[in-house]
Amino acid sequence: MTRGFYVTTPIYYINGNPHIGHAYTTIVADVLARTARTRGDAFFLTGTDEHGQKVADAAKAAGLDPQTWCDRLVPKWKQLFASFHVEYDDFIRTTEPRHERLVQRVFERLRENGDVYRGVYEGWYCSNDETFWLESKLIEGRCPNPECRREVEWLSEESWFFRLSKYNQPLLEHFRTHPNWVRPRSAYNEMMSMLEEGLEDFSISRAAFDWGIPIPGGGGVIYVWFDALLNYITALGWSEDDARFRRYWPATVQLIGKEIARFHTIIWPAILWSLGEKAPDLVFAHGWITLDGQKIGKSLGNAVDPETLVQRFGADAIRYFLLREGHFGSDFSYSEAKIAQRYNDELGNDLGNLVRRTLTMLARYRNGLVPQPGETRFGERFTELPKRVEEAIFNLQFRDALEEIWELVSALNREIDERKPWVLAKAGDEAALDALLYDLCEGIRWLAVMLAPFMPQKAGEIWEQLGLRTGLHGSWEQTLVWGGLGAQTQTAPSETPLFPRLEIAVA
RNA sequence: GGCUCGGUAGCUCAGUGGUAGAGCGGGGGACUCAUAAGCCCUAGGUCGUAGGUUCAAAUCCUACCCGAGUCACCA
Repeated sequence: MTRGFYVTTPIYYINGNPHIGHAYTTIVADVLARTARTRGDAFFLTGTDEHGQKVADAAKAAGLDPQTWCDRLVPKWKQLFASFHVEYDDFIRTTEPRHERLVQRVFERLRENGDVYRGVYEGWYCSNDETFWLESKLIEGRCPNPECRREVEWLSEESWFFRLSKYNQPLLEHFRTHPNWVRPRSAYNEMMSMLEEGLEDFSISRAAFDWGIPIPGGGGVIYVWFDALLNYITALGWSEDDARFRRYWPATVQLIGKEIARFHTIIWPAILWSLGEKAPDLVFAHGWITLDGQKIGKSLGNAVDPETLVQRFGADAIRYFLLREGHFGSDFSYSEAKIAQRYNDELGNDLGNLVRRTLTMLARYRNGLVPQPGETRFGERFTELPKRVEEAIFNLQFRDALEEIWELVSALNREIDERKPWVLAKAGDEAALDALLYDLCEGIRWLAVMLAPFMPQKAGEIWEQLGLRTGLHGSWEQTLVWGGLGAQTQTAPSETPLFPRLEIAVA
């Protein structure tokens, strides 16, 4: 059986509203999934992480029980993703029975094989951070977290531990033999040094509160991270739907933010191995979006409501900007002025105007009917382009992919200036005019196909303006053959520009 | 403090041993199909600092300076 393409985002911790960063990771996954679907089977999973003390606290502060709180928040997240034209195949919530049941099963399996064992955890505990601290880490007897600094209390409790130390050597070995399984390099290096320092077993149960998945047989709830990581396999029906599980696991790409690399590249593979399953092919820890260089965060209060951006620029423009602006993996700075500039220059002037000027000329000179192709060799220059774009996408180099696509945008604009259709029309050189107009329409058709994963809605509009109905999401190998656009196709140019120019005062 | 990444033209960045690059901004030009859009020409920057290796370094090594991140939650 051929394996499907499986891409995941982290499941999002819903102790508050979503911000642009959540949208970012999910959009990236969507681009990957959409591209993968043109080639075959793909599965895209996202969801929400709903357990743990902080969710319980947030619910309490809102005067709600945790489940009601979560039920009210989840639609906001789903709405956000819908606003950005994200099409996931599954959305898992960690409070769903299908997840809880399997997490408990995992816990039992590991208890049976000895990787989960009963121990005593003693130490200084900060209830806010749900963390035990070493005495040496405390600052004046208080929690060392600079954003917390609360009093800590001495706790001694029986707890369930995961035998992470047992996987220290296997992990080192795996990292050494799979130097590209954690990307980018900086994340890999960070994790390697952690492995070299040595791993300790850690507690995976909590007794101080009860908002979590009950430990089978009693004794508190399961630590929220242990619960959360398992979503990637519970959603596939691990241990229940073997055919489905084998089809997609191990995951092709697991996208994460760089701050949770430790959980996904050290703890996660250890748990999987303990279950007898494989580690994912690739964990990619991307960088942060910063606001003019400043970290965006709930605590900093500078989080921008993504819906506002959608209203202002349109979802596809934001998708484009997020993938075009930075190198995926590195931090990049965002501002409305930057979005506006790329919007006007690249989407409006380069792409939108290209479509409009082409269709306008076609309407004027050929009544909007696609002419017969000519003897030009224009298309030959781009035979390899789809392959290069696809390669860049699957290599998670989205910026490079878009730059490659823009090579065609530029070439088409240049072609108009060089072949001067208005001159050809006056001179009555019908054959040359036909040939040019065909090249332009066909080039735009290619653009729509390659841009569809990035800007699904706008690509769809281009497709319709070209007078096409189906095939936008088909296999590139079959669709992107130069000459695929049929002569006599009746185009349907839109009254309004694809990306109307934004009149903005650049602050 | 340990570790990681970065410091290249005004701005954002690409470039990992062999004559310094792109986009944007700025300057100049020719055109008119188009969202006053597009096209052509134009950027001469001690490649953070100081040493070292080499026939040759932005590109390798050492030290240092500056910035960001990470080591506890956070896309």
